[in-house]
Amino acid sequence: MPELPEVEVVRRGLSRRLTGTALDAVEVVDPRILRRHVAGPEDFRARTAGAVVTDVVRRGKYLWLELDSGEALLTHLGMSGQLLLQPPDVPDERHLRLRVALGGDPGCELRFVDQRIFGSMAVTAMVPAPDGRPGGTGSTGRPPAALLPAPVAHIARDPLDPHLDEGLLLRRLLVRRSGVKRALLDQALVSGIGNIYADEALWRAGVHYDRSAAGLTRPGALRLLEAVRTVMGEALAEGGTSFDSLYVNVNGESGYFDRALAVYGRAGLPCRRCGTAVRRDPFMNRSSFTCPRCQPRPRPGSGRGPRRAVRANRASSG
DNA sequence: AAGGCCACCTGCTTGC
DNA sequence: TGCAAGCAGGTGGCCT
Repeated sequence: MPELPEVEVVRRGLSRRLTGTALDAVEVVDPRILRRHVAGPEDFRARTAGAVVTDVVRRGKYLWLELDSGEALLTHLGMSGQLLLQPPDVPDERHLRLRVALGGDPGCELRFVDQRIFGSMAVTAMVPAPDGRPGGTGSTGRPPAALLPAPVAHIARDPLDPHLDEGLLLRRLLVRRSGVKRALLDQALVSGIGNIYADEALWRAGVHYDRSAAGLTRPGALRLLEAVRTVMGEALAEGGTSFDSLYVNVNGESGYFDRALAVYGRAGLPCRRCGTAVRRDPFMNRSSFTCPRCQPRPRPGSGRGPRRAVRANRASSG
């Protein structure tokens, strides 16, 4: 469910309250939420008990609490995960999976609520970031350590990360022969983009999802990356996208960006630019939404000519 | 390398 | 009214 803007809203909410706070008793309501903590719930409790949160950091859709033990409490929200800060006397949510009491504050606890349980929590070791730069987006004012939770080591930087190497990303994107949306969704190429913002950015850039990434021009790819940044920045300013109660911030409040969506979830409704009916296509076991006029489908075999020749020359000479 | 398909889960909506 | 199928913000594995 949540993509980068939604996770960043959650990160900011947690950071305000948790930085400098010790974690206290953990109640594992449903152990399936810890399936990625392979050592089991007892070990999870032991590693979190008494640990002080030194920063709350995000890369793409991954979020972690840096702990003074040197480990990280890593979270992914999956499709339906929520992290809530609640007074303990609020009744348990229907899909409450895990509860963490906070040291020195009987008035607030951290709850992980997740309907579908695609989300998870784990305590993990920190490893050096492959590029040696700060691992993600934090809040302390000083840069986060140049470290990453081990399971995040393969995740690329996201479009809002000041340490993103844009030249490198464009070079890698422009040699991909896969469809451009498939590339945008590849978290090892660029992270944080999911089905909503991929479709919205492609619409803004006037690019069909099935165009070959390698068929883009460099300025075209740059425009697409700028469209991703713009749509994510606007969504962040609106508190994220919620079209139902499954996405909320740490206080349980919805974001408003769904009102600004141009194509996502709008099959049959008029394109906000030209009025043509928005089209829904099956894509990777889910859906893609496009304006057929603003984002014409590529002709079969188009968009790979000159670059394919360049690649072939390179391949034959090295 | 790239793409197709599936699994992991629950719950809501749609169609017969 | 019931029941089945389809759909949902993600990730990752296995197979071609």
